[in-house]
Amino acid sequence: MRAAASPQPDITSSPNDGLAEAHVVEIGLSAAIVSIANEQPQVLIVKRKRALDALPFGPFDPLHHRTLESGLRSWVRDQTYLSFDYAEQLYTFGDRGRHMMQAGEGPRVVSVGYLALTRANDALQAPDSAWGKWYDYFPWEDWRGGKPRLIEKVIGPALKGFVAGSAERSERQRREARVRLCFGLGDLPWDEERVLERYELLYEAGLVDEALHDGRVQAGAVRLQASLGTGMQFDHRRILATAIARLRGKMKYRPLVFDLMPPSFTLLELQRTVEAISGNRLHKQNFRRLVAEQGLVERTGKFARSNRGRPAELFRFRKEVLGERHAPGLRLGTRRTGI
Amino acid sequence: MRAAASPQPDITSSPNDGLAEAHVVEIGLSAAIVSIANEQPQVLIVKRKRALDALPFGPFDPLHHRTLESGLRSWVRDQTYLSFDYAEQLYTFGDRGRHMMQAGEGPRVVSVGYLALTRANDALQAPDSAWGKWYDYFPWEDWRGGKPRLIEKVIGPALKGFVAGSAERSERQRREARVRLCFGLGDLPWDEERVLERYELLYEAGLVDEALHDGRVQAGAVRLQASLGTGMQFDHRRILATAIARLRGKMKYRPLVFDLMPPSFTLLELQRTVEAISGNRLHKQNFRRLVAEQGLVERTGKFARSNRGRPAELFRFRKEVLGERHAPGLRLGTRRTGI
DNA sequence: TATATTAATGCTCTAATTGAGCACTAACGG
DNA sequence: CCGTTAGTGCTCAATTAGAGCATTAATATA
Repeated sequence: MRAAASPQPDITSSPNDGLAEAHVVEIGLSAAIVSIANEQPQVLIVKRKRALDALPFGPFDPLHHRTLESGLRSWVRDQTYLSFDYAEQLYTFGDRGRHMMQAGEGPRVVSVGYLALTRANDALQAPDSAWGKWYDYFPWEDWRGGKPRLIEKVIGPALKGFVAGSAERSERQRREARVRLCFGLGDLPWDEERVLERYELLYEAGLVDEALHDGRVQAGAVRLQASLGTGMQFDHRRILATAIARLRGKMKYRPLVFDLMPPSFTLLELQRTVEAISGNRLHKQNFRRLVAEQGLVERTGKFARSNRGRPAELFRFRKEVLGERHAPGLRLGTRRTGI
Repeated sequence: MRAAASPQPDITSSPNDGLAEAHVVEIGLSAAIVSIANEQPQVLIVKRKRALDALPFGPFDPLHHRTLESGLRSWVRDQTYLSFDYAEQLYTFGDRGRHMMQAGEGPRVVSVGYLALTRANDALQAPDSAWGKWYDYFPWEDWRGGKPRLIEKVIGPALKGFVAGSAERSERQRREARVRLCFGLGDLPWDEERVLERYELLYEAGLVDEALHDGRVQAGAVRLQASLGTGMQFDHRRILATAIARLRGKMKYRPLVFDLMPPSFTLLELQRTVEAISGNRLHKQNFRRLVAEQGLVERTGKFARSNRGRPAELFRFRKEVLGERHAPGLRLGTRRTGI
């Protein structure tokens, strides 16, 4: 009986026949493939008739692929005719009951989420796929036009109900603090990076579609006329939330944005892209001061053609910074207040 | 042939018999369980006779566990008699050829790495397990006594060889930049968070044991008398590097350290713990100013017993901060220079 | 009672960074 | 020359970060 108590059981050979069988799972790879068009961040969506929006996903084939990422790249290329320079693993979700994809039988599926960036904004080749706007799925995350009405009008009251919905006093306090922190309802500021926490809170409060599908709508939950944002299949909206959060955070200390930009771009376009991702407006002069100081870009000498108004100068990313600075990101500050 | 080109293949039902079989893998959960003793960060190690050090790991059992983390907690409890408050997923490694654990046959194993924190520094109950010091595995990461000699004496020259070992000029330049950035060899500062990048660089340069085991020692690699740091089994040192990097980074904006501290502690103990993790010394006055300003701790009114010298006051973590501030970490600055 | 020892404070000073604002120049189409 | 859009220059206050010097506090023990 030593094996059972041993801290290092051999998990490859099967000591008891049939035991290893029980541990077998499949790995699903899901990708949030992001690009920008018309100052809107968008994500590649798979639409099939009569089904909810889904992220592209496919199985990991251990026989043919050396790494998870190469597996991902391979089937994304095959299926969407899209390629991407940048890919990053987000998280591995293994929750049962979180509406994963088991169709009742077959092995359990564990899903590994990825974030990928591309600048291929042109017409999509693959059938059934389309670009979906981020903020259709997360309307409360776009503050570029000021604080979304939705928050005070719908989310606030509904979450008040969620807080009150608990019988225990201590649990109510915990929920209260969580709501304040997530949505900055009190004196607390809005933290653009808490995308996932906010989504999870709304999920637990039963305010997003997925919660209903998973049968997780509690007694205390307030029913809305319409649920919040467009729902997605499985746990794909959770993966997208993770992707947005990661991109918003990492952009500040790594030059990821440039994987979303065309080879040359104006500084204003760059600023608009950053704003689109972070979901808020920035102070123009300060933004340019920053970009200049950090030496992230260099002039091309060319100019954008303009219908009217002064043509803007075109810049390109200085790839050399990768070997120069330590955290070559666009460390942006808080939201812009005035002009 | 629509199914083959479809962006959303059904990965649960098996369209062609035997195909789903091919996708089957096992999931191994590995944990870097960290604690502090005598100002040394340490990690739980499984030692079996005639085998390399390993992190505790076990299989994920999809039939009995709802989430990956609950699976992890369950077998860690069973096997090591240890529990932990904090656990966080690090990364999912699926590389073939990276000395994973396939014993030649059986399904491929994909390993999910976790970071867990505990304050159980007392004698370990479980057989075969022991605390291993971080910096035995990563001697170049501990700068508390100044820049480790090892870097100039051994690593620098060896990496110079690695850079020169490439035939292509552009590749040499890329390696050069990478070495400078990782080890701060030029004017660049040492970035304590790049633990994983540094390990990966040494791995590619063939300077750590694991590279030999994986048969990855290239032509250009310089052979050392002794390889760098204590080796570990499988890819466990890579997981530990990821854990250290994550802890060093996250500590700055989340109050993780307190999961390593006893219920009450002196401010100096807290500082020493932070220093132990980040691997460098801090300016005492500034550290206390920071902790005070942030309201992370509160006095208990009690004092530590001292053999000689003034007894230090004992503090405890203020749990309330979790609901108050947005990033309640110990945002520390750079390395201390003077006293 | 003095002294070594260890812990904790008080205070200063500079340099850099941030957030915001006002006002102005530049280049183009018509 | 006017509207329009893009880009500059400069200021200003508030805050933070990094470092250092000097001093007080509380204990054990010689």
